[in-house]
Amino acid sequence: VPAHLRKISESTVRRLSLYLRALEALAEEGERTASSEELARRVGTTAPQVRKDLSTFGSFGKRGLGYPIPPLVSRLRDILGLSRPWSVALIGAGRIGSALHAYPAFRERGFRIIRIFDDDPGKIGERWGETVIQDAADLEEEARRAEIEIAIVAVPAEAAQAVAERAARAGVRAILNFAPARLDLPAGVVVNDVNLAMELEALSYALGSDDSEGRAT
Amino acid sequence: VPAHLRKISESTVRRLSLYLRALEALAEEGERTASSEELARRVGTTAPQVRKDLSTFGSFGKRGLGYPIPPLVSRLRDILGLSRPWSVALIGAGRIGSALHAYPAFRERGFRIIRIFDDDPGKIGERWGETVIQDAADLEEEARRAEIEIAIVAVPAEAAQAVAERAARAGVRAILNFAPARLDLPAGVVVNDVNLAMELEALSYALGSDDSEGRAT
DNA sequence: GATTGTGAATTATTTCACAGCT
DNA sequence: AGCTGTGAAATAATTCACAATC
Repeated sequence: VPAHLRKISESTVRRLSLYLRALEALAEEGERTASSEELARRVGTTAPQVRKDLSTFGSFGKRGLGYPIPPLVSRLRDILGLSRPWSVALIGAGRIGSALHAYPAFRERGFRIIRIFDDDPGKIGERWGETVIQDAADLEEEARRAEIEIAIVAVPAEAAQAVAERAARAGVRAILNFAPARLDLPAGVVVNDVNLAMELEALSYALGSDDSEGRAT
Repeated sequence: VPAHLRKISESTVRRLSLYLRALEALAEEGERTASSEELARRVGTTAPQVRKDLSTFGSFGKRGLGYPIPPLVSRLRDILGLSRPWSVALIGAGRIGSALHAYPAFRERGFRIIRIFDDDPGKIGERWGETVIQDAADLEEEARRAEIEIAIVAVPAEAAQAVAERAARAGVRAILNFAPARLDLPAGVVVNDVNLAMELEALSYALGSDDSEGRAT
């Protein structure tokens, strides 16, 4: 098996995303090269971890010098699927939807929110930037027509399964789910859950149990 | 070492949070008891995983019957530190801040956002629910006075490190960080990063590399 | 008969250590 | 001299299998 075709684990992929951000920042600062040590520091991991991660898809570094930033950035973009834009629909035009729609990092990375759906008659027809909020009843037809590839689900938990199913029927192949609900979808549809309450609970757990010892993280 | 005092891993804690949500839903549906099988199905894991997780802090199930919901719910709340309210400050009153402030699951779980800070003079003084937005310049003093325990950082990346440091100096012991920046803080301050761009990139990675094979997740 | 609790086996991930380039 | 690439070792997480219990 050629080294650069080995399976990349979930956690490695997440770190690649962090490396990419760090490398872009370094490039901005005028650096041409970055060591695994420097990357590790910026991303909060260890140097061997960085080298292992980067070596899973080929050898890019120059020994004695470090990693040349521009080619590594473009390789990471390729691997992460960022070398072409994605057509994204936002389902749910509430507060979370609004925050996501305005989130600069999305468009910078090529995630183009070209459709917005909601079922609130008071919101349908409203314009957000370039996009007009459409009736969620038309989701399936409209998402198919617009060739939406990724849907962001930002609706209440009760509505999430239904809208996700309709997105899937419209050909959507990946869903970023902010609803605190498990989505049950046909194989082939990738789901990534973001559970904000869980993130806070991880903190209250850490605070609650640190009476005994002084460790962080 | 007594079984219920073993270290609980990061990923187990995150699953506990999911079990809790699932159990609350089951209780709502009138169930008194839940099997590891049922919990696994609702949370998207396996039955042995559920049993392993739940057994790390004592034996709660009844063999042949499953887990009695009410005591398990209250035990999970205890472990996750949800049996008492937490004083939370929101730093950054932009769109993400606004979404988080209105997020029902936070208050339901006892995370009380009792201070809001921003540095935009146009926003300072504005009232959000019970809370008035305060000048971020007063963060340190005000957070200390209000005995804030957890801070939610929802400011641009450039400002994140500075506000986090001030929060830490004010006695804040945990930070939920939405800024795409690494926070470097004194040991003892727990940081949990939520990186929304990374979550989308995990999806574009999955879509990009699935040409070859039909696996999901 | 159903379902938990858990040691043992397996699999995955991280860390180490050092040979090999530049 | 400095820093990568990577097998090997160590650690962690998950899955299995089945005795124990209700």
